[in-house]
Amino acid sequence: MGKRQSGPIGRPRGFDTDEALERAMLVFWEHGYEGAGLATLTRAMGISTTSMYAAFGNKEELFRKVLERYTEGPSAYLARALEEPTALGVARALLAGTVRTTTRPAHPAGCLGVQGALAVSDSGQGVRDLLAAWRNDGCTRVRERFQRAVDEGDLPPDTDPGLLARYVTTLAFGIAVQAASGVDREELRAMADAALGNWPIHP
Amino acid sequence: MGKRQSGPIGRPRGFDTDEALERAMLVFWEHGYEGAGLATLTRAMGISTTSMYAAFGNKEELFRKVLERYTEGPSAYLARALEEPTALGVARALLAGTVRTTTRPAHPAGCLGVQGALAVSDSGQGVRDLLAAWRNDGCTRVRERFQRAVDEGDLPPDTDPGLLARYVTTLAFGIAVQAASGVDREELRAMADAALGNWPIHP
DNA sequence: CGACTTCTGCATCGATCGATACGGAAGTCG
DNA sequence: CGACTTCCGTATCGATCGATGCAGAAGTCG
Repeated sequence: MGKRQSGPIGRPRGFDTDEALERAMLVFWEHGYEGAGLATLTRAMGISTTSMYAAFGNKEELFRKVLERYTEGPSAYLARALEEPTALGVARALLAGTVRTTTRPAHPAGCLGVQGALAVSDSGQGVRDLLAAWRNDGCTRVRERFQRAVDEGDLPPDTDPGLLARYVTTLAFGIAVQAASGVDREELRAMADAALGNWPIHP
Repeated sequence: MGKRQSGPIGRPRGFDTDEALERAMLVFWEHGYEGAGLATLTRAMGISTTSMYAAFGNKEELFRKVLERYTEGPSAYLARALEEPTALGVARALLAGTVRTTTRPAHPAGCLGVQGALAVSDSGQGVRDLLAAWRNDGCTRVRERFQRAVDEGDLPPDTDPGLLARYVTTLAFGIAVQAASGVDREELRAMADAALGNWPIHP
């Protein structure tokens, strides 16, 4: 499957897998999983449907690989944010990264993890569940980071890490929807800053 | 088109338009505009495709009428919230209504206005723009209500009504995404309450 | 070079997409 | 009743959906 070190093989692939994945990511990002047809995808990737199936399996597996790439690429701000020294820093970095990524010029507006497959037909529920798990995983990682902040005394002892994580990720998903609606980057940035003006929230 | 008062006509329609719209609304709500096929729609509506086209025009017009019904039905909490006496009451009612509607048992999870057509193919951009306008209109109405609250002294004079409206609607859209991901109603309700713990936010 | 492996372009598969044509059934009038 | 209007069931349209079969081109080995 991957790169052979020195094995005897045949004709090498005529295109760059990484670049093809990048192109496919932009198409899925803009049109969603079901809104992106094979014709549109392969045209953007510069390959034929045959090559796509040989290299990636099928459309759903292509999307799964695209999502991995998205997580380590445009959505990498999440992992970086979790490494901020304070919980407030985490929240700030997370929202700032969300605004930046969902409103980047010359990129599709919004977030692939949100608009990739929110509501789909029966045949797309696998991808729908995949993205729901992706979003919930993000929330879980933020919660665990906030729990650590409580343990370390960075957050008050009466703080509910789950509630706080739900709050921050709800803002992030909401920002993604606003961005997909065409809302300006600066307005979202100002809103995100103001939303963290009182910190932390508590029940 | 509509009801004749006493004119000479032929055979009356054999199904209830309102009930057919209600059924169609549930299908669009669950599967989105493009994820809902004519076969699924008409089966749920209990009519044939011919009857659907005769009564509603085409799929996009059907969706437009469904959206009107959704606005005056499941999403009517917005109009009611705007009539609350205080800006905080407006925000509270809006978020409470969002949580209630997006997590109602025996109903599709999430919000039709959000997941109906966030990312679509080229042929669906008309509906995509329609829903984006629907969301932005909701934000505008909240902003105008908050502006009134500033004028009346209900909100501090240095409050930015647009910022505040963007904050509340971002939370609402985020709640809709969380609900579509399967997040529990009580958790979202607690989060929404806590989010309004510090009020109002300011730049 | 010649055997071998893999990739790729073309054509096409059955299924489904949204949308219609047609004709008979069903109901409302004079 | 009989003329007229509308509705509806069946069958089907061309286009597109995701997914393959096949054969030849292209590259890597001995």
